[in-house]
Amino acid sequence: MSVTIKHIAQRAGVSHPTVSRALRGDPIVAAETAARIQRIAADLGYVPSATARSLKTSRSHVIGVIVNRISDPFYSEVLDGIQDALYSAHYSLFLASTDHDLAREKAVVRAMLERRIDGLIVCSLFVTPPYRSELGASGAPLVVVHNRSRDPNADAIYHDDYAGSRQMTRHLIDLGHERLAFIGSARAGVESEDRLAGFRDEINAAGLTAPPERIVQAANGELASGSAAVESLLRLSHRPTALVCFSDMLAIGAIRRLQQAGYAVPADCSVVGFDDIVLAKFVNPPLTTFNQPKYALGQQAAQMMLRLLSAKQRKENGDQQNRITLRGEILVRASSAPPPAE
Amino acid sequence: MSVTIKHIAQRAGVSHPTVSRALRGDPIVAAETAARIQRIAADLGYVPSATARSLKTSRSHVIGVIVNRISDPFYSEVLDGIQDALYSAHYSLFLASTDHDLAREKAVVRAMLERRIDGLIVCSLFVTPPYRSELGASGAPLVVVHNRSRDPNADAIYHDDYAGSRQMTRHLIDLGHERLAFIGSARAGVESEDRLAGFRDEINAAGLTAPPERIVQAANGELASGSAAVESLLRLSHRPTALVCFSDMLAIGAIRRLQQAGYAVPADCSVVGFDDIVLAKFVNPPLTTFNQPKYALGQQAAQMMLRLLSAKQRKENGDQQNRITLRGEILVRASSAPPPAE
DNA sequence: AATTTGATTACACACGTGTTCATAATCCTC
DNA sequence: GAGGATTATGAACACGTGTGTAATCAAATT
Repeated sequence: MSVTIKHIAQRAGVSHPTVSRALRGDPIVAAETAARIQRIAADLGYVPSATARSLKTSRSHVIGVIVNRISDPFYSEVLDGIQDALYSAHYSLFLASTDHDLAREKAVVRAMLERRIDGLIVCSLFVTPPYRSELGASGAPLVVVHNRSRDPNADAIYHDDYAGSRQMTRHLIDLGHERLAFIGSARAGVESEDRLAGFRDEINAAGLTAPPERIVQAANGELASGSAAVESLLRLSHRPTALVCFSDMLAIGAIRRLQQAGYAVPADCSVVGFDDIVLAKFVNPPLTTFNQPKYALGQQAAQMMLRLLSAKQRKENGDQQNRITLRGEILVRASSAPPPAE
Repeated sequence: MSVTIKHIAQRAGVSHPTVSRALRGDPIVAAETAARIQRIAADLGYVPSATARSLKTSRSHVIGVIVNRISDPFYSEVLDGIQDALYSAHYSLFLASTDHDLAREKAVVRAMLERRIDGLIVCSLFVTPPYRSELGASGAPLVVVHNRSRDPNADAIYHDDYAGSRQMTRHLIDLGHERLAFIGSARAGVESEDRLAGFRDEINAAGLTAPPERIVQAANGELASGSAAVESLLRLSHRPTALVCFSDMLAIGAIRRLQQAGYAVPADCSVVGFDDIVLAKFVNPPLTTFNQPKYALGQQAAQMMLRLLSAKQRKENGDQQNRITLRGEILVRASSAPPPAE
């Protein structure tokens, strides 16, 4: 229906292959011929068909991205990073969300394979094996972002939760705190374990201790669970003077409960979170937290994908393991301060 | 490289057209032949090439979606609605963000046209004319979401800000308030005007008045601007007992300032926002606000697009205007209450 | 002047699928 | 039992692009 290189060829009095080469800037066509063809193409409003090109070259220049929920405040920033990096490289982005539904996961991967994506980026905490097997035959590379399944065969981008957690803990120790508590999330699995490990190791490195009664698990990631998790800490004879929370939401819940119980934050007790959700800046007091480089995670994922693709094109042995770990930064706000005088 | 219908044909001892028909469920092929072909296809792990199919049928079953920023808290929920609706209809989604950059806008539209999208959904407050002209020749339908340029030729999904604002105002009047103030946003253009108009009309309908000194404009959408906008209201001899704010962020800023000045919210002054951002539920007091149906906006946009496409396929005169206006719902939380006794 | 060289361009085919038309096989009807 | 109606399949071509090879032509070389 639309204008093709054949139309241009007819108009220019040449054959279509010549038009094809001229438009791709192949130096084999005479400069003046090329210029004339390009002018005609512009006049006719020619828009090349990536579809036909893909069919012939078997490269689509499209990357599939799968996420559980697009509006997820964490992953939507990752998506921004991916999109920007892909745009710079003249790649397009196929997006699909799975809504945590396994059947839908398979369906969207299938749809993407039918579309002949060049590669797939999966942004999800769980599962890689199904993706890998589905993708296997297609030869499309797979990059996972922030995936906690620790698939040793996957190319992956991680955030260094362990180091981040150590840094947060260090911050409180530097302020003078000696009795620190940790509030984890029972639902978060490996992620929570990493942060707890960071907490423990930093405590030990400072010559302090973290007895079991100062390590509690919130039932899930909800604000109310954060409040509930504080209860047992309040009953301790030696109350902690600082709380390291698995997430901002838990931290905010904890602060609420402390304030209701008549304690001032941070005067009586410091509280720090993790993730830097939008909310963190606006609560009272503004929350000291840790900013995961969400945008950079996405950007790096896309760039890793592009590297894999060009390596594949050059037929290098892409067998070397790709695994990048990024570090975020601590954001000191008003919820952390030196401990109260004894 | 991968397995094609020709391979299947060879294996089944038939010709490729027969395979094509069998896999598409064409009843013209014998039932047993079809069954045999389908089994072979499954055995061989056949994945049809949507690329080749698009080339032949000139329908890609892909919808392009353009947004300024994927992580925008408003539009990312719209995207979820679009994605879910498209998924149900077996359509895929091409996503690109423009970052408010005009050159990039053109580039991504161009890329999508090259990919031969069947239709385009634009999620942006501004501009349709450039899109329309770029798209013109391709014949792909255009649907705009929440676009304030009021292009009379565009198929569009809107949220009824006017009705929403009236509803918020009504809520406060019903609580007994008689002196209401409005805090607009100088940057928001038509959107702010609509909400102000709703405020005014509802005030007048109730036999009350809204003198100019009780209508102020915040410099922009930031929290601090909300705080600043309250200043002039505090100096009035008859202070308002309720504030209708253009957005949640402004409302939160206003509440901060009121609390700093020693006023209790809502005991001394009610404050309501608009948009229901994530934050709204967690501030103190939790904010009474208006929930725009973001997900539904996206869903409806996708469904409108699908209707346009099937109308186009049936060659109906798709000339009738498509314009859908959705209404959200008021969320009454703790920041609104009856006015203080005089 | 004949041949070689180099520069351009045309021809033919391929990518994987869908579609139209013709053909072969089967069945029914008189 | 012959002719037509019906059914199932195959052959050929098309979609728009890219690529390898042959062909044309002018200029340069011997």
